[in-house]
Amino acid sequence: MNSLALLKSNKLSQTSSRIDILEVFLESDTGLTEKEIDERIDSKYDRATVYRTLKIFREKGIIHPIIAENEMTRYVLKKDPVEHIHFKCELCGNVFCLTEVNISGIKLPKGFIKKEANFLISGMCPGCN
Amino acid sequence: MNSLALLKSNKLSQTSSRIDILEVFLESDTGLTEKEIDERIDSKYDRATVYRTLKIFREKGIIHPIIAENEMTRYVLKKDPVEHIHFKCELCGNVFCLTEVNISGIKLPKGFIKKEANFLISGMCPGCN
DNA sequence: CATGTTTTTGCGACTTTGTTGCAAAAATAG
DNA sequence: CTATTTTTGCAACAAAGTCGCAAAAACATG
Ligand SMILES: [Mn+2]
Ligand SMILES: [Mn+2]
Ligand SMILES: [Zn+2]
Ligand SMILES: [Zn+2]
Repeated sequence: MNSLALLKSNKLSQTSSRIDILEVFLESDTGLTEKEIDERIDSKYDRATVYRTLKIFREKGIIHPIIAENEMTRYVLKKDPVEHIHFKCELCGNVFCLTEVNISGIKLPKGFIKKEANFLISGMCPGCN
Repeated sequence: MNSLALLKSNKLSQTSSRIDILEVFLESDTGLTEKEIDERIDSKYDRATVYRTLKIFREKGIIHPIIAENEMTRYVLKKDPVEHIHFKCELCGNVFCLTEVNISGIKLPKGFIKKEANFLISGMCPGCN
């Protein structure tokens, strides 16, 4: 996928910060924090700009967040819109989208209405194992 | 359950802050943030003390955390040691431990080793619905 | 229950994450 | 190219959480 086209299809203006940050995501297979993005772009842009970019990418559904304990929010490219579990390796720090794990069997008790779900399992990944 | 006995069985010294904070948990059926605990004890203790108390309660397994997006960590009494889903109502803010929902069907792909899981579903609870 | 030892607390200073208003700069539309 | 709209950098701020240290409280022991 190409960053310029991705911005265009989401009706976002093509500023160099958005292009660069999107390319960081396209080149990474790991969930990234603002800090890690900042490093990869060599602090070329202001922190506020990176945060604002993350926010708008999220609103457009280009990236999605991974919430873990005692950690800043990480973001990954949203490749698959299907709801899925995330796995975070405690050794290498990698975050995996486990789209192959079926979670459709989870049924809520009567009266509970689901809007969003956030499933995170942490442990050791195949690479570190 | 009585707070003094709970502290004793966990080999924690019986200080008034620990007793008071534990009683706040025993009287609440909702997940609580440090701030909310602070309000309920009328800021009787220093913020650092509350944080240190939460940390040690957690290490002892008396409480457990609920991690949600854009929110501070909430804690609830750990009534049931069985792994379960949490449900957070976006209207009333209540957090429910859905121990009746079976999540044993979730199997990780080969090579992934689970250590901890954090499942949070947000939406509307039966009371608000 | 007196006393010495250990643990916990309050205070303050600090770090980190994230947000916001505003003027300057860049992007876009015509 | 020019006018309009959007985005950026800067700086100041807020809120969550941590830490060292001296004072205070809890605990163990006789
Ligand atoms: Mn994912
Ligand atoms: Mn629970
Ligand atoms: Zn790994
Ligand atoms: Zn509710």
